[in-house]
Amino acid sequence: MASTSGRAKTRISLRGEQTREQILIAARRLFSESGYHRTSVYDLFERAGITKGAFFHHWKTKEDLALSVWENLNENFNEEFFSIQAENCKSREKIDRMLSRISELSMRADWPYGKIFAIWAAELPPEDKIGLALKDLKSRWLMLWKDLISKAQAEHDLRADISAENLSFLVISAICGVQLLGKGSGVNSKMALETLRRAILT
Amino acid sequence: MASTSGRAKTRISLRGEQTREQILIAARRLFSESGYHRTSVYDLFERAGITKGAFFHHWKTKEDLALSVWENLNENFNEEFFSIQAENCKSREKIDRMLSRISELSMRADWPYGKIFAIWAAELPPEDKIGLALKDLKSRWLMLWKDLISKAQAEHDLRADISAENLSFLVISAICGVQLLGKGSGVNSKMALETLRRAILT
DNA sequence: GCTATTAAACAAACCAATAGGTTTGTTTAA
DNA sequence: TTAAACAAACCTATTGGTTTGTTTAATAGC
Repeated sequence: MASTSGRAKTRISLRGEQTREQILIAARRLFSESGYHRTSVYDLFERAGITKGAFFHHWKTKEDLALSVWENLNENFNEEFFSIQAENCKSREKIDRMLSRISELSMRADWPYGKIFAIWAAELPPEDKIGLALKDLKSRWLMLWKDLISKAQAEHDLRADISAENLSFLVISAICGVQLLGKGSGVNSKMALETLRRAILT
Repeated sequence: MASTSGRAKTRISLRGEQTREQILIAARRLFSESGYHRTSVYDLFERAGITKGAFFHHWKTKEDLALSVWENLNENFNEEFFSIQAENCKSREKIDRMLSRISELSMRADWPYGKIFAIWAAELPPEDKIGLALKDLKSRWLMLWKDLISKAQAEHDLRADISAENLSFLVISAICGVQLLGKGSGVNSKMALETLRRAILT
């Protein structure tokens, strides 16, 4: 119980934690640039400046690494977005803020989350571990939007002639699509989502 | 010049043309289901009921096959959509019809074009042959939408408070995103795009 | 119209590169 | 002194692609 980290029993060194972090950083970049298949573990060794032995000491498989990357990114993302839902303000404002924030993030080249989600959702089978993890986020994300939209409609702050279900699906699709087509020019992504926000809210 | 087909000189048999078609059909399905990397040429042999020799007789590489598949799909698609632009009716109506049509197609499981575009755009490097082909369509498609939207705005048939450039990027992103997230349930895709149409036009 | 010829169409064995992953051995540090 | 952390050689399945050989069918010459 003396361990500072969450892991029990095992002895963990600072050095180990550092290289682990290095690998995660490199993996994040490579995966968001090239997706899963086109990122070989060799690319990773090179980018992270480590050897095969080091990598397979920390992870059992490439897939496990990918899951780690995903969990890692998920933490921040969930924390930020699912907390908005609980806040004490009008639903319309929540929608506004969420879209603004996503739009902002989509512009940043150092925000791998969206790209990784989109690429992996495209190239990986939905039924294996990673696919299921993505599917999980998708459905939770879908519920979140549906909830906000229908509440905003109930508050007469949003046009009610569009089904919350369909609109929420459109929103997440647009967000996802922007990640793919905006590769390279983050500004396009940002402006497209900004447009979505205006189209919905005004 | 006596040849009935377009190809010059070479002798082409009916049998050859048939297996070529079989392979293309199988490839279309596999690529739209699993993308490029996860579709091995072996899967293809099995699905098309042919052997390695037969395949490599008709195409030099897997990439060449993919390009054939793409060209093949492109023909119909271009013919249908780029002809709408030239028609003699209001731009707003053209937009309406295009979105309706895409929405319709997105629902159909036997329409591989959208899925293939989205998946390949995600998993393949933008700089090689296939990537360039996709990029080409993207930019022409983008121009088409921008043209229609700005004309509709000029005709006072569409809200002018949104930039045609940004809206067109949003539209194609949404269309693309729907292909990815709608895998499985075509109805969701259809309804989301139907929603987009309503959101823009009303 | 029949046959010889030739190229297309296919089959199947073979090959090399790459990928992910394991094993074995060495260093570092609690 | 012991286990974590790493290095490096090794292993094997799969993949895309080639080669070599066989079948099929269109056509030229008689």
